[in-house]
Formats: sequence, C-alpha cells, structure tokens
Amino acid sequence: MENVKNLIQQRIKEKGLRITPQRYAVYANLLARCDHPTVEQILIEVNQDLPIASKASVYSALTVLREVGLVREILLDEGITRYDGRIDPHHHFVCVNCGSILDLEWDNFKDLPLQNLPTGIKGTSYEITVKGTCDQCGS
Amino acid sequence: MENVKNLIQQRIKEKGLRITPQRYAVYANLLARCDHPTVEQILIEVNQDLPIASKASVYSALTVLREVGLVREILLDEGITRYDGRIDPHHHFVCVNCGSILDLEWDNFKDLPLQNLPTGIKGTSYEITVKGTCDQCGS
DNA sequence: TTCGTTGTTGCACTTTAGTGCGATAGAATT
DNA sequence: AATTCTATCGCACTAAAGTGCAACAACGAA
Ligand SMILES: [Mn+2]
Ligand SMILES: [Mn+2]
Ligand SMILES: [Zn+2]
Ligand SMILES: [Zn+2]
Repeated sequence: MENVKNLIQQRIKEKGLRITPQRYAVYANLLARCDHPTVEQILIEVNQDLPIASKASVYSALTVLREVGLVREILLDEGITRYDGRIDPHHHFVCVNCGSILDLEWDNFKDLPLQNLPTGIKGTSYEITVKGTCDQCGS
Repeated sequence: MENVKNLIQQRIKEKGLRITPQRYAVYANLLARCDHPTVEQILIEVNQDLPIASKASVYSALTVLREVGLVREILLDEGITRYDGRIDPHHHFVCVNCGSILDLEWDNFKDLPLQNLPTGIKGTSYEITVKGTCDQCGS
C-alpha cells in the first residue's frame, strides 16, 4: 500500500516532474486498472470519491506523463484515444462483442520474422491486435 | 483499362448498389492507390481534374462502400480515419519517419498461435502493425 | 422515353476532443 | 517560513470530422 504509493511518486519524480495530487491520481488510476480507459473515464474515476482533478488537469497530466514515457496512448477503435499504464512491449486483445480491451503478454507472439519484408523496408518493432470473444462473452 | 472499369462497376453492382460517377470515382481512386488515404485526400484527388464529387458525397460513398464490404477503415494514427481498398487479410507497415503506410502480405506473418491465450479468451483474427523505416527513409 | 426511386449538392449545423487563459493554489528548495 | 516557480481551476473557446436538409439531378427498370 504505502510502498506502492512511494513507488508511484518516485516514478514521477525521477522523470523530473513535480508530484501533484492530480498527476498522482491520474497515474495511480491508470496503473490500478487493467482496461484501457479514455480521458473521460479517467476523469470520472479519479473524482469519484471527492473532486480532485479538473478536465484540464487530467489532460495536462496525461500529456506530461506521456511525454516522459510513463504512459502511452492506444488507438484501437475509431477516433477514441485510450491510455495505457503499461509501457513495456505487449499486445492487445479486443472483444468484438463487448469491446473490452485486454493485455496479451509479449511472449505469446515473439520473434516474428521482420527480415522478410519487401526490399528497402526495415521493420524495427511490431504490435499485434487480436480480435475475438472475451471470458464474459464466450459463446 | 476498359476491363478495370468494368470490373469496378460490376463489383459495385453485385453488392446491390447503384453505380454513380461519385461512387465509381471514390472506389476507383481507392483501388488505384497503395497508400491509405483520408477522406480529405480522396476528396481532393477525385476532384483534381474536374469537380465530380462533393464532400457529402465522398462521405456517403465511403460509408456505403464500407457497409457492403468493398472498403474498410484503418485506424493507425491518432484520431485519423483512413481508408483501404484492400479487404483481404493483410498487415500494415508504418514508417516512423515519413508516416507512409504500406501493405504487408498476410503470408509474412501467418499461423500465429491463437490457442495460447489466457483462459476464456477466444481469438478469431489478428492483425499486425510493423513500425520501422521505409524505402525512402532508410538510414 | 418515361418515371419512380435513389443519390448528390452546398452549406449550415452538430458534436466532441482538446486548448487558452488569467487568476489562484500549491510543490519544492532554501 | 519564505520564496519562486509551476500546476490547477473553471469555463469559454477552437478545430475539425461528420451529419441533416431540401431542392435538384440522374440511374436504371420497363
Ligand atoms: Mn495494454
Ligand atoms: Mn492495406
Ligand atoms: Zn466481451
Ligand atoms: Zn518513410
């Protein structure tokens, strides 16, 4: 509990950012959940108990957290920007029924042959999106 | 030339759509190019020689072509909806330098193991996005 | 060729993600 | 504790993708 709090604060600090309740709340919220929320969802959850961060602050926090590499954007469905607290390489699963987005571990699909691409093209990284049905929606 | 024209018209027709100059132009443009244009880019190219389709019509044509499965949307970068005239399974390459988007053939990465996913999750399809540098931008 | 149905047009309008601002509050360093 | 610099706030605003509309045009079946 306390350790997690310190870890989060340290992460923010060592990136040269000031630790503010708003940044802490946004980052902690993102780390605590395994879905991939939109700005709107983060805004709501972060203010659920008591108001702590305005819309402008949540945008600001996400922008700065993304700039220092603590957080990343994910673009899976049409015009919706989602955020991911995991920055290590991994893949994503999208349920075609309920739309939920789950992490898939890197090891599931590793060592793909990036050598065999058309001439002149140098692939340096890749990411896979798997579609199907999730636990809840399983046929 | 003439054959291609007939093929395109037939494709539209056999999907139960009326053939109009606007739909033809949009679909033909999408088939003729190997990039993955935005609505705006299609609108410009289609009207380059002489005005043939309004903004509303291009949107309308793309919507209806997508509904019948002749065309698909691609979402690779932030909030930008692009269109793809290829509907067969394939992957995409994104140049991190110039942003160009190229098709990668399905066979490059086929038979990925969709069995080893977490319990309860059934993967039915996948798509890979490779990032790197393209022919032009090669180091 | 005629006619009914459907598509197109231009433009104003909606929608929604994201930003700018100036005053206030608060973090961190001394 | 004092100081300084930076972040937050609410809210109005921007920007840009996409839609609604109603008059008009034109596709295609017969
Ligand atoms: Mn993730
Ligand atoms: Mn493609
Ligand atoms: Zn589901
Ligand atoms: Zn390039």
